[in-house]
Amino acid sequence: MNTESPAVTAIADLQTHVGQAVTLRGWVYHLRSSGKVRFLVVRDGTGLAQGVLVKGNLPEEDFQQFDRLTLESSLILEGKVKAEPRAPGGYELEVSRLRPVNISQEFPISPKEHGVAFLLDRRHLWLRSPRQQAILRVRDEVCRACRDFFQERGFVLVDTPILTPTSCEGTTSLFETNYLDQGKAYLSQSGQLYLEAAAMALGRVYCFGPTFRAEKSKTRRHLTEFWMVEAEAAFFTLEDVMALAEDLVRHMVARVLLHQEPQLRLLERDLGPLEQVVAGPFPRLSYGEALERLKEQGKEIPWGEDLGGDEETVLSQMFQRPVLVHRYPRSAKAFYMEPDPADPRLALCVDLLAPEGYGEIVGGSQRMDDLETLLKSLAAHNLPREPLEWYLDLRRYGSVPHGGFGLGLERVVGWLCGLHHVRETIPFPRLIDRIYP
RNA sequence: UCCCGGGUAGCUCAGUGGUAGAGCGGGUGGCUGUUAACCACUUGGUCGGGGGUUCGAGUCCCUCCCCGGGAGCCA
Repeated sequence: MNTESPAVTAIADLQTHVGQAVTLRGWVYHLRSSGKVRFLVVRDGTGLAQGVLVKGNLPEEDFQQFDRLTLESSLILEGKVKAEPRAPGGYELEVSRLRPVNISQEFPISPKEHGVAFLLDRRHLWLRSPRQQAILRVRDEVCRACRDFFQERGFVLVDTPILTPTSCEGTTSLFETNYLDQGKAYLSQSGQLYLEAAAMALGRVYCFGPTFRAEKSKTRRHLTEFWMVEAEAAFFTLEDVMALAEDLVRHMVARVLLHQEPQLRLLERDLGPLEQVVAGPFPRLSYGEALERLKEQGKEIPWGEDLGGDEETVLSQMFQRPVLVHRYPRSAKAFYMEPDPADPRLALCVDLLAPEGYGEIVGGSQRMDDLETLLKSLAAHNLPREPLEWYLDLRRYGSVPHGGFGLGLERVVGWLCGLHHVRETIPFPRLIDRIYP
């Protein structure tokens, strides 16, 4: 009785099966009925395709199954592929069999407008929408571009711990947990210190993993759990750090433009600014020069103060490409940064600001390599020395100049996709007041 | 933590102290090429919770809760 089904095909591959019978498996994206001709748009994760049901072209029983279908019902379709400019996706299936797998209950998310809170409460369902799929594909591309980039340059992936005994930066932003009989442990807010140890072993290393910050930051650029790529290399100067960060960012943008242009178009991303990023070198400004530029724009910042989001936005909008701002005052930066020999008030550090108002996506520096200088810095920052003895060891046993940077994955993806908020760039965002679903 | 703006049907929202509304969605019927289809009918309510003012409160006042936007801090 059973006739054999044609080969299962992904919607993205339909173009190579025109004129052939195929089987599609997916979910109902849209339904329309016009009497004896019925249309359904199916999605399968690779794209959208339209199915056409004409009474008489398929078993009456299958034709009637159409009336049971609801949005997001899962189903298996068989039919002949036809190129059809009128159809969403450009290809159409003349349906010869229709078998529902599961009739969906009323799906809460429609193609109409929804509020942010409503969608975030249903993030597990929201992921099915074309925009969210496009963003996740861009994220995937950025991750792969990053791994390829470091591998090609001889960097070794070193996974740093997520449970840590101490903090790297302020203790106010730490997630705390109990660690068996050992007392408190904290979720990692940076792999940097461990990466420095690994750089003394392997020369060039990087890590890529989740990072946790319990900051009560409620902005479009903050998550409490985000992914960070960190690189560290022995014998690297600030110049080397800046060049590497610039190359990485350019490489990521180029890869996304090369492989994910359809996603960017779906997201209605203006490609012009991204093409600019790939086209040439990034401008560089010292902190002092940045203050002058800001003053010209009517934003006067007292020397010594860090640049806020507003200032970053103004600066980044002055250039068509990402801008590297280097040599901030040490007072505004972390304890481990090497002082500038030309002006010891300054740190050999750099922030990379994305254009179009997206702000900081990379922060890096040359690290202190001298034991005495580092000890003085710890004292100046009121940091306890004992839990960092292992870190100080790196300065006791063959210390060398070294440096590195961290790049925030979600901020990069948000920028590349042209999004207003990073919460859409990670599958299940963790925000200050939200840990569901 | 602070400063703004919100909370009314499943969703997005309107609602001037005096009968609780629209569009979309859902349901029923119609339509042989639809494109967020269309047409007709229909179904939807603890107006965030509590208290107060008033003849009368979705509307005014107090309070609590929740959500959004921004600031500080950071990737």
